Amino acid sequence: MNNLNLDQLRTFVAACEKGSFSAVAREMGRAQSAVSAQIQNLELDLGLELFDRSGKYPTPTAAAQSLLPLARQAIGQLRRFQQAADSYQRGEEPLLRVLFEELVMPDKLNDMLAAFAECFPHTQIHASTATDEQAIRQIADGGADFAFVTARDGYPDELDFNNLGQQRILTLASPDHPLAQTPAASLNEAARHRQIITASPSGNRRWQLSPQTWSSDSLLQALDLACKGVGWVNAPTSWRAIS
Amino acid sequence: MNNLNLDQLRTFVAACEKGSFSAVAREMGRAQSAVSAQIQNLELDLGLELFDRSGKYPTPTAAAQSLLPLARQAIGQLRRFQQAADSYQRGEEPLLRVLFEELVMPDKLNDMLAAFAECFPHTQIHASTATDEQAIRQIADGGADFAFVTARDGYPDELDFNNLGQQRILTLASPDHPLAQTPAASLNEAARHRQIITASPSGNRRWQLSPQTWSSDSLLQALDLACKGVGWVNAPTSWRAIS
DNA sequence: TAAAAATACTCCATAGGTATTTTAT
DNA sequence: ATAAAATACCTATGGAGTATTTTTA
Repeated sequence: MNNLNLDQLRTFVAACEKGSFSAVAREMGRAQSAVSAQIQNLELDLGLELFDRSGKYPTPTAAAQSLLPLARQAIGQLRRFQQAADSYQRGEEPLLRVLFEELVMPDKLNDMLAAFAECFPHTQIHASTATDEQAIRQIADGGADFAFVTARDGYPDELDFNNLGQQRILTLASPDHPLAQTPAASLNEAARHRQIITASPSGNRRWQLSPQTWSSDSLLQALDLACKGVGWVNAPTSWRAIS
Repeated sequence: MNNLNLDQLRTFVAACEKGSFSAVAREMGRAQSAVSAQIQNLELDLGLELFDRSGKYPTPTAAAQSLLPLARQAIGQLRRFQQAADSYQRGEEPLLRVLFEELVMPDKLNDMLAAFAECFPHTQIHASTATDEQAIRQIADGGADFAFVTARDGYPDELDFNNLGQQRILTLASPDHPLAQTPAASLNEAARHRQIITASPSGNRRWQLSPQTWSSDSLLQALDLACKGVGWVNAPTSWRAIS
């Protein structure tokens, strides 16, 4: 039949993930034979063997494994299409839900939002801060539309991501802080002093350099603490003026 | 039925583009009623009116217009999925067809390809130069997998694009050239001298500053011409050593 | 009046379900 | 022996076609 559809792709991805057609059938609330047939049809359509059935459990072939990320991406795109349609259908006023890590390009982000406001004056914006994990989760489950986060090694296939540029991070400490006394302080030296991390306590520690850390999810508070000599902070260049 | 499929999306996009269900039917080699029904089904599925039928020709509603780019993106993603499956099915050895504009990040591109070779030692690479229009066309029709081009204002929705960074462009001229004699030559002054453009003669003139231009599709030739004092050239910083 | 869209109606392919068989652990 | 996948078979649905009607320019 050679007409790809969303269900087929979802079944395929689920089968790769679960490694069992029966389990997929239970999860999706359909008969086992339906899943089996759907996969067989997909294999026929593509002219490829996607699963090795020699064992008790079907195992994805090399072809299936290399197709898997593409399938995930296609599903993500189809879901975005459907979500947009749904929100239109519900008559929602145009709304862009934006998440951002507090460290990330505050100047650039706001420039972009300002430019966006010019182009789409009737679209509301809800912006909130989030850690990158929260952001990615919320995008994945439809709770947000965009997120601005620091680059990481990989993103879920279902999501679209885009590199917007680099930003310079400054390491700041109060003038009274021992680091500020050192003529050319290195990051190694900084690691021997208390670091104030801008992240929730439970968040990951990507930015942790020093063994002794305080953390705050508010960059402003973190900067204030640094001013008071509690420790040093990493902050994007654009906040220099404030601190 | 609420199960999006490729045909449906293609019909929708074609209908938006052609503005006529009959025309779409002719183009796709099916009956007019089939197209009509397919659109009606899509409208039912989404719970949205996609076309205004009050006139002789159906015109896309606001909802349809805002959904259109998302549909195009989904189609692009599904096509990439299918192309990958096809090439697997044909038993082709893994091959990445890369296009690049000669001006674009030669150092970075080669670094990336080198890193890629480490990760995928069995994947062949075919690299060729192309103008950005050629590149985009070839990606769109499946003749290439990736292209490295200078940023432009917009890309077709079907394509995925990603910002890889900025590169510094140097304006170069031979030491004998009048521009080189000027202490602080501006681009305005450069515009009064012959420019050697790195592009095919028929290509667009995005980089044209001066009314008098020569063009070459080979950056090396262009640089050599500049050395001989024919004019000045724009070249990425990384080629400085060679020139 | 010409061309386009909608509608009515028919047909058939197919997706999904139930029940059963085969197979691997 | 158990659980999973494949198979056989049935049914309902929906997609596509033909023919016809309505509508607009």
